[in-house]
This record gives sequence, structure tokens and C-alpha cells, in this order.
Amino acid sequence: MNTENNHHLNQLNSAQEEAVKHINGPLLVLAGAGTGKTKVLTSRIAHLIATKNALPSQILAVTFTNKAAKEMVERVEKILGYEVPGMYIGTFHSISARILRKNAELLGLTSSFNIIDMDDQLRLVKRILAELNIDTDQVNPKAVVNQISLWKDKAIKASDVDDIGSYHGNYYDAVKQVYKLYNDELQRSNSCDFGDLILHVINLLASNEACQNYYNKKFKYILVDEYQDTNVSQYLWLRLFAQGHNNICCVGDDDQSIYGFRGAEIENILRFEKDFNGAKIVKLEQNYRSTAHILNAASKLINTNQKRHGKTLFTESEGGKKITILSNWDDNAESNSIIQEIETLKIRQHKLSNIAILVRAFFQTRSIEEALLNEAIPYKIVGGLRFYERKEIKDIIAYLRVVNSDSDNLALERIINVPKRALGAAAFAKCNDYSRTKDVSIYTAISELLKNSLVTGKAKAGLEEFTSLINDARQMLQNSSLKDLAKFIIERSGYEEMLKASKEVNIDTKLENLREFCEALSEFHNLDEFLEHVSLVNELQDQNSEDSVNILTLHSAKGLEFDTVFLTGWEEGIFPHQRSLEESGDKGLEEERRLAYVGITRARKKLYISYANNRRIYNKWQVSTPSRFLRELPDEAIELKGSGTRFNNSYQKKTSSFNTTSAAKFKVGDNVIHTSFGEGNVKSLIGDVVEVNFESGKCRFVTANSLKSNCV
DNA sequence: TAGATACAGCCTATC
DNA sequence: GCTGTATCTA
Repeated sequence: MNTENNHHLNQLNSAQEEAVKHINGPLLVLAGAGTGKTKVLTSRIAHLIATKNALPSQILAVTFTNKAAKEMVERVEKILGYEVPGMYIGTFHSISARILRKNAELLGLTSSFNIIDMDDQLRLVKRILAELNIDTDQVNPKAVVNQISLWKDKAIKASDVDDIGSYHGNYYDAVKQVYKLYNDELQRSNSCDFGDLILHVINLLASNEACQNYYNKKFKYILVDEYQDTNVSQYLWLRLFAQGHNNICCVGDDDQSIYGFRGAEIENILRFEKDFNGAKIVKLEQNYRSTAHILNAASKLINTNQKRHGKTLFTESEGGKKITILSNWDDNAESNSIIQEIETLKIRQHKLSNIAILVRAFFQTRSIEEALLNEAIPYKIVGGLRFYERKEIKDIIAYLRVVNSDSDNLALERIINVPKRALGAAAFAKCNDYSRTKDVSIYTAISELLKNSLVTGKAKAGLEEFTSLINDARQMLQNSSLKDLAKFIIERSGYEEMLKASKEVNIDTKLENLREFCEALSEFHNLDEFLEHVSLVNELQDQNSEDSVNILTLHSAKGLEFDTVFLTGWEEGIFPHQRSLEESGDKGLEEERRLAYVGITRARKKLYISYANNRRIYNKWQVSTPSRFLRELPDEAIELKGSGTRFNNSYQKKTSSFNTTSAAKFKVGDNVIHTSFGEGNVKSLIGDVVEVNFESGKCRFVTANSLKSNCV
């Protein structure tokens, strides 16, 4: 290799270089915080291309966010020094959607299938519960949506729920009935939820050999970012794509697995060597971000966790400033002491944008914001409502979805009576019934009901008004810009009028949002492109560019870094959060501790940790005790400040106990007996879910606790 | 269908 | 204590 081809290896340390140069076979890169994870990923892609091991189109790189995907492309191109079109770099969902649009017919969809969001899911579940006469006091619709999503995350099909031992009883009988009807309804309306995007691709590859061969050949090298965040479905998805060549490189950090609540399985990364035979593991342990004190604190704290690969981060940088623990009488005092420190930093010419205040939960921001406002320190809250998630914007998008697709029943349901057209529950039920009986979309049903004079009175007038609006809009779609189309809908539907006549307080903001929305539409070439963007690339908008302090949650801080970081509310109940402990026990506690680790390692130069002895929560005063995590920090790295009660450092370390996952009882190839399916053979293990080839010939996913081993 | 009233829920979140 | 939503009543 000549040096010209080699510049992508510049500036890598030996571990990083080892990871980049490992070409074939499974590779796990355990990358501690600030150790150059993205650098390795992007250098590796550049290396594969520069050495001609792969064409750009043979590379599949998967991320969890669009931001990460975008950054990856940019950095690969920067390393190589030229534009690299054709790489498949994107989120699990956008890549899945792309593949599904090509193969939709094989799954009973059309290539223009709709992607639905949480609002749609909830609306659908409510409708189904009502149709089944299930009382929403008994079965909470939101909980059902969560359960269904979680089942999809675990690749548990509606027909498989019965096999899972832990879902028994009347409640689950109801939920799984809803699950089945929910899926039927999605199929009927040519729609996918986010879980389906992954599951359909799994089905496509698993059931169609030609298809699987095609993609196994096409994607020679697979790269996965943030592997610790993958759920069971994503894991199965990856295995299918890696089948045959096993050229899969997963990068992640088990110590930063903080998304258990949305289905992530830390076991995936802990199990990597077992899943992929002959896997090579490279640990990146040199940290380039933080001072030694900060790093030592993070290391000592995370070392309390039992379930981890175990890395020892080191740095060549100096001790730096000690971590300041700010103790305070109450939450207002906490905010004020933070603001005081910020004032000092300001005087010393620190940029405010290099300062971050991290909270466990959003309610903590109230008193912090008040204090910042008092002192006129500019701040921004990172996260929160995205532009396209605003109600008024979603309503107009629903109109566009109906204009775009006859089959989008859920979008239609959202806006058929917004603004009011005298089309209430009864009218909608009539359209829905007709649509089911005749097996046509609801929009078609409406047209036919009108044509055949099957509706009368106010409902007839309302439906006529609605269809004429949609039909006119469809005409416009042919020869007008999207911007004009949206403007037309907002006016002609009476939406604008409705807003103006309403007594809401923020009408002007909403009208302004709608105007902004119309402007934003001009960036898109067609409606399909826009709708795909809205569902899959809904990015956070950049707020004011003024130099301001960042306030964000620990979760959204992952992947970011700041010179100065304030970690707030280190009190039992808030952090670790009560509900994590109640719902997930030791497992929950370890995840909270990883969250603390993520928080600490965000700081480059100076870290503050604060707590209050008293806190007003939902307007009730509560006495709080300092977080146990404080006692897990090394004495030599911290200094105490403030007038609140000191925390007791002579605390006996509580040894945490673990229930070994029941799946650990089994291994691939074991003969097992299932409580209701009889004898079978273990095909694979995913967390506490076991894939079993049953003697009946059927292969199913079941939970470990519904299985007994069947050794002679 | 507007307006009043009752009532639950209140942690984190990408696509 | 506040907020969004479900349900009831005129």
C-alpha cells in the first residue's frame, strides 16, 4: 500500500488502528466515552473503500439517529477527500423503509405504504378498544401501545404472544387481541409502525431465500453504531444481513447502555462473542476528552456495576480541577449556586455554549430556568417538542397524507372532523363499517356512500365538503407547488378560521408555525419525499444561535461534550429515579448508574454535581437524601462546597444481587420442552427470549421461563 | 357540539 | 398543583 492510500490511518492509536485494519469476520469495538468511537467507524469505512475491499455501495452502516448518520457520511468523505455516493448509511428505520419500498408487494403492502406515528397508534388502539367494548379504565390505551411496541421490539408476533409464559391472565388476553386487530388494521390501511419497519425486513429476508442472498451479497461489510442500544428485532435484523460472510463490525459501550426502557438489550453487546463465532474484540480505553479527576470518578462509579465487559479508561491529561459537590438546602438554593458558578465563569470569559446543565427529568428545569431568567443568563432547553410534532402541523400533515394516499385511514380519521364538519363518532363508524364490509379504504368508502346516496343530512353535507376539498387538493398536486397546496388546505379547510376563532392563548404562534411550515415545504421535490422526511428524519430544529447555556436531560446528553458540566438533583428518588428501582430493581439501578457515568464523562475540564436536601415536587415539599452515587466517587477527586447537609461518605457498599437471566440455563442445541408446544430444540438465544425449532416443524420465539430442559 | 366538570398522571425517547 | 383528556349535560 502506498502512503497516498494510507492517510486514513493517520492519527490513530494502536487499538484504533487494530480495529480499522481488521477487515473480515466479526468485530466488536468496545469504545469507552471519549475514546474515538466515531473516528474508528469512519476510518474503517474509509479504509475499506480506499483499499478496494469494498465499493461504497457494498457498505451498510446503521445508526440510531439521523444526526449520527449524517455525521458519519461527512466524516468518511472528509477522510477520503472526495464525495462518496452510494453508501447505505442511515438509521435502522430509514434503511428498512428503503428496502421495504422495493419489496413491499412481497409483504402485502404497496411501495407507497404509510408510516404511522405514536398519535396514530394511540388513535387506532382507542378505536379497537371501543369496538371490543373494553373499558379504558381497565385497559389503558397508552399502556397497550407501549406493550405492542415492546413486543415488536422483542420480535414477538401476535400469534406468538400465547407462547410467552409471562403474558397470562385476562389483561393480557385483551391486549393480545388488540395486538392482532391492530396489525390487521395496519395491513388494511397499507401502513407500518416503526416496529414493523424492522420486522417486515426480518420477514422478507427470513422467508425469501433469493432476497436474503441478494442482500448478503450486496452488503459485504456491515457496521453498527451504538450497538448497546439495539433491541431484539434489530439484533435479528443484523444477523440476517450478516449471514454468510459475518463481516459485521459493532461499535458500542456497554457502560453507556441507557435505553432499556425503549427495548434496548444490553445483553446483545455482552453476548457478542457467543453470537458471532470467532469474533475479535478491541477495547478503546484511551480517553481524549476529560481530565484525570473526571475520568477517575467515572471509572470508580461504573466499576460498582456487575454486568459489564469491563474496561479501564486512562488518559494522558493531568488531574485538572477537582469535582465540586454542591450541597444545598433546597432546589432553589441549588439553582442559585449553579448560577453563581456560571456568573464566575462568565466573568472569566467562558463561552456559555460550553456550559451544560444536565437534569434527570424535565421537571427539574423549572427552578433552574427561573434562576437563569433572574440573572438574565441566556439558555436553551435542548430537546422537547420537535417542529413537526406540533398539533397544528400534524393536522396539516394528516391532510397531506390523505391527499397523497387513498389508503391512509389513520390520517383521515385524524382530520375528518377537524375543523368540525358534523362528522362525529357515528358518521365515522358508518364510513369505517362500509369500508370493512366492501374491503375498500375509508376514503373510497366515503365516495361510494355519497355516490349511492347512503348518507343523508348533516353527515352528507360534511362528507361532501370533505371529499371536494381532498379532490381539489389532489388536482392541485398535479400542477402546483407543495407550498401552495398546503396554503390552500389551511385556508379552504377552514383550519385557519378555526384557529382564529378559538380561545386558545397561543393562536399567533400556531399561525406563525403554519406559515413556517408552508415555507419549509419548498425544500422538497414531491409529496412522497416530504412525507418520508417527516416520519423518519424529523430533526430537532436549531434554536437561537445566541451564545447560551445548554439545559438538557442526561439521556439527550449522550454523545455530546462540554467544557463545564453541572449534574443536578443527585438525590435518592430523583437520581437514581424511584421508578427505575421499583420497576426494574438491580437492573434498573445499574442503568441509572450508567446514566451517571454518561453524565460525568460529558465534561472536558470541570464538573459540578449538586443536590438539595428539600425539594418541591408537584408543589409538595419533600425531604431528600443525597444520591448513593455520590458515595461511589473517589474522595481524592472531589471537593465539597455549599451549606446543605453533607453526605456521608463512610457508607457500606451494598452488594447487588442478580437473577441470572433464565435464558442462561439453555444453550444452542439444547433439547427443551415447552409448557404448551411440547418438545423442541434451541436455535438461538436472545436475552430472555429463546428461539426454538419445535417438533411440529414450527420455529417460534418463546420465553425461557416457559421452557424446561429435556435431557435424558 | 360547546362548555362544565371530573380525574388521572406526573422519567428518560429515537425513528 | 397543573394539564390534558374523557365524559356528561344542556
